[in-house]
Amino acid sequence: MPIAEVALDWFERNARDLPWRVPGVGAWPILVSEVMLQQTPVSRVLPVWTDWVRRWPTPAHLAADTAADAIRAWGRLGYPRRAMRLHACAAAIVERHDGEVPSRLEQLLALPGIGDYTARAVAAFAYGQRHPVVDVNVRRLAARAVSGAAEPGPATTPADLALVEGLLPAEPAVAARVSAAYMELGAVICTARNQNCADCPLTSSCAWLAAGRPASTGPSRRPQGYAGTDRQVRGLIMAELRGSSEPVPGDRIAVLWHLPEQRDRALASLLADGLVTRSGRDRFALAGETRQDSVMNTARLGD
DNA sequence: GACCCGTGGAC
DNA sequence: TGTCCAAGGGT
Repeated sequence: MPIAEVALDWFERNARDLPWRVPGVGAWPILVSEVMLQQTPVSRVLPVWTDWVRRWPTPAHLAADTAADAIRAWGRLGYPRRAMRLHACAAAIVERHDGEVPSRLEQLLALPGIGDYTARAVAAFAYGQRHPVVDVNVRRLAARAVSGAAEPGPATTPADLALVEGLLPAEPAVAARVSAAYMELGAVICTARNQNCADCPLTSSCAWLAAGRPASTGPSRRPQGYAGTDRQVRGLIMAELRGSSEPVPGDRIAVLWHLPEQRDRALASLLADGLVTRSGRDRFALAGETRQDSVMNTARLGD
């Protein structure tokens, strides 16, 4: 039996009950879920996604509010640039596509914050198109079940896309469902830490299992690190600004970190990223918070 | 391709 | 406790 059929059968009986998978959910809520799920676990996305789609049920609703609203509602999901880009994405959809999430891959790819994975995911899951949807879960599953390697390569390659494309059935809507099944298997069964082969439906054909579950051969990727990095300092500053409805004076930011040079560098990078704006001489706020920002944004969008 | 970008939970 | 990891994207 083809791997697609086995995975789909397993998925129909074991899929997690996730709200963005409910039939009839629109392309916009699906797009929002995909962006939130970039590098962020499902359990943390669930409550934020629910708030977002209730508050901003369409791109036009989000575009009508400020980037600061989006960043604040993002809460502690992490990588707040995603919130800023999602806000810009909504504005771009309103401008370029009359408020409707586009369905073509190239149109999706041209939107802020939408890369190769997310474009394919939206085209497949929201519009039922036949595209290989290749995230790290799918690459890991393919590496093991098909290639017999313990771990996937460090980045998605054209070869990965071609390999997964060959694992999809012909019918587009079914192919999309199969992609969801592959992702689910990688997320729940064939994970990075564990290989729950006892619960895996693919054991009879798994190349890695057949080879005796050989250890990883490639170089181990270097650890991320966080404590003491600029990212931590940026996070502290963003948390302070999220928690304040008024612009925050510089001295309140100064006390957040003990190394002035690093603190200034973090603040400067937030300003450069457009996440933070300076208001007055020495006060700071989330970008889009102040009237001036709104005027600037309007001007920028208009040109 | 290398590097940067948050946050919290599991082990 | 520290390490690893989580549906990537942009530069």
